[in-house]
Amino acid sequence: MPVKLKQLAELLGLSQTTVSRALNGYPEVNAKTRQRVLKAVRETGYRPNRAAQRLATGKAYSIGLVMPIASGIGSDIHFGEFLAGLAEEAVKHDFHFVLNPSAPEDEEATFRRLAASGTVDALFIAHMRANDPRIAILKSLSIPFVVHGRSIGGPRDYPFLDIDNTAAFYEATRLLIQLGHRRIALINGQEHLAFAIRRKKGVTRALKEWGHDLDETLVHHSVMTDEYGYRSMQRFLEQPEPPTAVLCSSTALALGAVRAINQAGLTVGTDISIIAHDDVLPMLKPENFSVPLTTTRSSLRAAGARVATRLIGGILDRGTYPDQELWHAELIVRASTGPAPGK
Amino acid sequence: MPVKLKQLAELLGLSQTTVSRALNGYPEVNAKTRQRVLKAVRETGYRPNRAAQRLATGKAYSIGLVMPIASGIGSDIHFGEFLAGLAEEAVKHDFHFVLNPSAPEDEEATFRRLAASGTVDALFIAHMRANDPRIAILKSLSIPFVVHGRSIGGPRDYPFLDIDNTAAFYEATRLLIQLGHRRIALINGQEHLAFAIRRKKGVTRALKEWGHDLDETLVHHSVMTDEYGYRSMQRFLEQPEPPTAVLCSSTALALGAVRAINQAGLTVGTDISIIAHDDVLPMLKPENFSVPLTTTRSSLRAAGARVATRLIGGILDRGTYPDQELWHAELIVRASTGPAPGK
DNA sequence: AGGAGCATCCAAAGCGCTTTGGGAGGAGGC
DNA sequence: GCCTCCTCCCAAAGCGCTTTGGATGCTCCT
Repeated sequence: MPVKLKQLAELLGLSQTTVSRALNGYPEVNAKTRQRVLKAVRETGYRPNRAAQRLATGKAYSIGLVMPIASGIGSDIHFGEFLAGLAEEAVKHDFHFVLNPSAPEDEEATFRRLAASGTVDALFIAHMRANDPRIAILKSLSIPFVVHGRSIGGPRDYPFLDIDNTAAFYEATRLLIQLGHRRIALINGQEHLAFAIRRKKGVTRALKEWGHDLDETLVHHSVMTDEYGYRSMQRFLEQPEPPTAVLCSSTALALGAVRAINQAGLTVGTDISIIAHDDVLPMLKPENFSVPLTTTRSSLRAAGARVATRLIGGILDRGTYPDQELWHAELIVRASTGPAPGK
Repeated sequence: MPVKLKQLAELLGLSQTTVSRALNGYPEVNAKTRQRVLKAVRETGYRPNRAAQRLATGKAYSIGLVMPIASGIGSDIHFGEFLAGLAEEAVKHDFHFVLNPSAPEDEEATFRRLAASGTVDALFIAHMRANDPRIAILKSLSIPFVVHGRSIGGPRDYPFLDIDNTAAFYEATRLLIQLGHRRIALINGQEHLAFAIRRKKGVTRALKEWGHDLDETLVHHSVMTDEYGYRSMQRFLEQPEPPTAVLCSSTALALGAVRAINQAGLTVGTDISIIAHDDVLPMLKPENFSVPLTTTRSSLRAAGARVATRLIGGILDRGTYPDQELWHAELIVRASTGPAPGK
């Protein structure tokens, strides 16, 4: 049997009230007393009973994730990674998950149910699209939430954590231009996803600033798997005037692209430069590529952890977190980028 | 404010005791009374407060998953799919998840913590290895659990849900042999995983029965991604006497293999036959392959749902489920299999 | 000296459910 | 007719925490 608050209080010769307050950081407790309490907690290994806390406070101490079931996002390699970060953080705080697989047409209902039932204190969504309707729904539902990514268009008055996709791909493109590349291709994520739109924008902007244009035939959108990276690259190489550099929205895509390049008898970094966005997937490290990959890096797992921290922090109202965060992806140069051929 | 038990009882002119008993299926309630109660529940939309139930019963109404963090299993395409099935079922019963990412060396500690803390009523593990030590630990911990897969070696006295991997690959191999194939290759999952060992066993057995041997140079083990499928196939094709048929442990592997075959100027189903195991991933349907794939099929999502059902059923002790289930994978013939060339 | 004002602490009332320990009333046995 | 035994229901006591609404001294001021 675990130690209970009552026993702890008796042990200390204090009331439950005081012990509880000491633990929850209320001011009306003498500093010395609080220290004594904390010491006793350490010694006895006391852990408050979550069920009792839930009942007494009305908080759920759990967070909900609505995971789109369509198009196999669940079996998206990137989703598990994000989830792992989220979970790791949640476990630390003894928070639970309510994972809600939900078809897009049921999403609104799922949100409502979650908000009404009170089974979660806050929820989180991802895979933002342009003008994503979910944000308005969530705002109207008065349940705290954080989105991973940002929508495009519409008011930007909601809590999010995103990486600066535009800047990342802008900077990557600028590097390529500086290296003398002109024909630059983009193998991107699905067209309706916000991050993909922004990355394309970054590329377009950089090209424009240096007086070039993004050739639309050099842009492909698809699910971000190896397979599609390969196909896209292959098609680029078949063009009369193939690109000398390629940007990939994920290392998975890059894997396929590299294969296509090798197959064509070309060398990565010499004949064709590659820069990929690296979500820091443990299974797909850019430094392990036959030619180590230049990347824009931002850890998906860290993002997951951060979202959890913010969500949980908000619920416990401990500490104060920025409502909106835009992480910068570092541009890390490795061997897959080099001067444009003939320069 | 949601309806509470007390209000419901008042409405019905009954005591809370009786209503509670009616809802929880206790026998000492008149059948008519029970019907009245159920009707009132439907009309008022009453839902028992989980926090209160947790406190009163001492049950957690949640299940734990210990997910290995190493080798990027979280970003394994198959994991999310299984999880989705599990989650969908859990949501139906208002159960929570406690997702525990855990490094292999911390796994035992994680199990102990989970079992001791009482934050979960039961847990589930997967990615079984041969002589998997986790089973003994779990048994000693006296916490209900179900494993997805089976260990190899050691007593088989624990609850599991597995597919009959040996039979699946035995039957697939038999089909290939009947079609005249002799040199049969296997692109398998990682060598230490139980399912991979069994699949290889199935292949070996079938070959042996028809008087052939499995050529060890035609067996590759790796993470099951597209990339490795490609590499393996490529190496097979470089052999002086390449295989005329290939078995793949996942459609992802098959995707890569098909690419390597096409690249070599060969035709799937004619020059080389392929059979893959299909976990029914929404993103990778065998019927969408350029040459539709012959597969051994068993839905991973369904398995997840089933594990959840059993776990939850056990906790609520509703209904009774078999302790051990071995699902048969159907062999579905499509166009990727054909007679061995020259036959 | 007599309050006012603060810093600390406590007893007790919930939170919404389950479960224990009866109790009333009718059926059945002798 | 009386007692026993079911059947069906109820009052009340928790489950382990948080929180309200005071108490109790002490210090400080006038």
